[in-house]
Amino acid sequence: MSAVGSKDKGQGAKGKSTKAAPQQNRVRTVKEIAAIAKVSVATVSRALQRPEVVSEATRLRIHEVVKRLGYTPNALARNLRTARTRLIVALVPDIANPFFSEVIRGIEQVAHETGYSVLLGETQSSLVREQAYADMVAARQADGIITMSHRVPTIPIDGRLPVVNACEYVKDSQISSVYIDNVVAAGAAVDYLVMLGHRDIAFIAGPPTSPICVDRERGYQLALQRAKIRLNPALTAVGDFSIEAGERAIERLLSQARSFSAVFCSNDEMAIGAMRALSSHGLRVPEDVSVVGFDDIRFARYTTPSLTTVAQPKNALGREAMTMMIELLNDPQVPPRKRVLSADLVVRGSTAPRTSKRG
Amino acid sequence: MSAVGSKDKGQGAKGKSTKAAPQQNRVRTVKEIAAIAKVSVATVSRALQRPEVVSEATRLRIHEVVKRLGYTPNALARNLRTARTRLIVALVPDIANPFFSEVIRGIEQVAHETGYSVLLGETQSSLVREQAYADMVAARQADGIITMSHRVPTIPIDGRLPVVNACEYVKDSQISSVYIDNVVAAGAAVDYLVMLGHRDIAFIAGPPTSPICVDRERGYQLALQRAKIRLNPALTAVGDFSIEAGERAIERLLSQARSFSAVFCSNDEMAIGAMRALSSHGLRVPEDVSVVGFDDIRFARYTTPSLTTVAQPKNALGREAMTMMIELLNDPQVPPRKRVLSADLVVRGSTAPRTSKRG
DNA sequence: CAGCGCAATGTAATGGATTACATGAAATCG
DNA sequence: CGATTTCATGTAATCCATTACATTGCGCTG
Repeated sequence: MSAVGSKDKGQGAKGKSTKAAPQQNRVRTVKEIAAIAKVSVATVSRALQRPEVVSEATRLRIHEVVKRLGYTPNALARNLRTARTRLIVALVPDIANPFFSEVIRGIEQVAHETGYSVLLGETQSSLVREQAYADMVAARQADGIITMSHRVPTIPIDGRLPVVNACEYVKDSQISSVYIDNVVAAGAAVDYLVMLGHRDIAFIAGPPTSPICVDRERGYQLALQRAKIRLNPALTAVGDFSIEAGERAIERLLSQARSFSAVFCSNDEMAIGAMRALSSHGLRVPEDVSVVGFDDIRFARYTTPSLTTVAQPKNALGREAMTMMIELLNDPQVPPRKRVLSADLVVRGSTAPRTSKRG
Repeated sequence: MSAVGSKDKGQGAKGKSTKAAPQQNRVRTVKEIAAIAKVSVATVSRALQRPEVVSEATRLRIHEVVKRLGYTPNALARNLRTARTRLIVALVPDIANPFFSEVIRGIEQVAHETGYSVLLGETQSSLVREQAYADMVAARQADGIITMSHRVPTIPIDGRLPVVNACEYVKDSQISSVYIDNVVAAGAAVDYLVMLGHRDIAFIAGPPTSPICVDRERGYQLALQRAKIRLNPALTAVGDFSIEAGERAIERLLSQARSFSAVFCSNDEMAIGAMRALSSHGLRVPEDVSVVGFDDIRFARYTTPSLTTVAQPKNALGREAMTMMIELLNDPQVPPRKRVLSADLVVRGSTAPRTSKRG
């Protein structure tokens, strides 16, 4: 199923004959610009950094030279001197997960408003890779890290970590974090299923290493308690957030123990997998089984039926994370904060009142 | 529908009293390490860069100090001196589009095999943002750019641009590029629809600014020609690659002129939108209308019905792009290459032989 | 007109690592 | 044993921009 044939349109091998090329377009330095504009390097630097302190005549002359020669100051030298990069790295476990893209948008919005740039690092939930990106901060290539993982890398700089945790959080950590109240949000989703008359409600959990997954499970359990439904362990399956995991979870649930008339999934991708697996077993959604997801990714609206899910305030999560990061960078003394946003259940087509046919 | 309530768990404002904190954990420099290990800075640097040239005793001693004090060399200083960062920036128009994530995986695989790091920049197809990221190369913060856009930013360094174009390409440009043969791939998709008996085949085009979109349209038109089907302009609609654009395109097509029994979409997200719009008009896929997408994103398999689509060799595209980048960085004299991979049609459930009921 | 202040610019120190070259000591050779 | 490598390490130049401090020249005041 992967690509096989391929052709190569190499455009003629000119060989190494042109090795000592004319190099008309060399890299420029302040010195050169200064020499050509007949000023000192300090004046060039000032003309670019704080134009108001340079006389108009010289300023114009310097800018002309800069433009003509296409000079861009070496950011390494500048950052080395000023000890800041105005760059922050956002760590995403999986860029393929559409949930994160919206969060990142929020981060970037605030970043641009405040003159920062954002670069993304995909970690695939690997500790090694998280640490590798975090080391960029230790190595002064970036000012801070916003991580969307439940682990927080160690970057001991001045005893303070310029790290913000978004969407996830670490228990008992001293890290500023933004996330939603997952217990309440999950509870609301299950309450809704209960309200529709469901009593045998299955749960597809996420990786238990992540506190927010534990919270979602807890929310599920508390909602059952509220409804005086005895928790049936056979109705809980664990997945890793992937579509495939959702499918497998349903296989397991169906092959086990009692039947169920609703499933609550810890994220939308597993819900998509669940719907898929249910229908391939001849079960209709929502007539036979109601399905609820979590996150409200872009595709949730476009599944068949469209997915009822818990909408996280993705943009707000990102914006808040970046805002906290800026606070932290401006004053490393500010104590870490935890900000808890709320999420809303979005009811779509994958949920329906329980029918007596199954259950 | 967005988050409203929120609480703030600020953990007690300790105030600025601890302003002159002990700073036990200051940032270290080679100098300090050298002093503590009782060697020169050169030896410290060597112990870290080329351990084999340092005697075992001193090497161990230095490493012990480095580890104990948690020293990380300042990458800015190093990169300034060595004039390379071993960092490349991958520019993605839209990280929310799952197509790119697989390509990026490919890029990262090769990058890690060769000791490079990859950071991602989302451009939202904005020229300004593309240029801003490209300037990082001019400013020496990154060694090169892999762009997945149909525009190529200008970075005149030594008269050479360390830029590789992946998935897209620019006509007549001197930029190394990897992409698939979109004319052939699109043609194969339409040939398949013809083979199923379809003759009224609609087309949802992508933004005509992108050469690959023009190619896909050309592939569609050539396939019709081969089948001796007269091109009907009323059966072509243009979209911007979003799900919503796919929906709107179907609205337009349905409201216009003749009917059709198949739609070929320039990407999967528009195909998802198209399926959605068709079924909300009471048209069944594939019984009434067959739908074909392009890209084979992860969700294509999980739509209802699952989507027939042209599978791009996403991983290979990424790997090849990064491989070219490394070639370019190792020898700026190598002439630009265009590498054309091939794509395969993946037949799933959204296509069926034409029935006589509609058409 | 001396003296002061201010504006504009220049000189040189600085940031933190790498590395060419220099040096000294030990090992090898004839 | 003296000469020549070889090995380990040190000294200092270098990468390039920023910026504290120094200098110059001018206008204004008393």
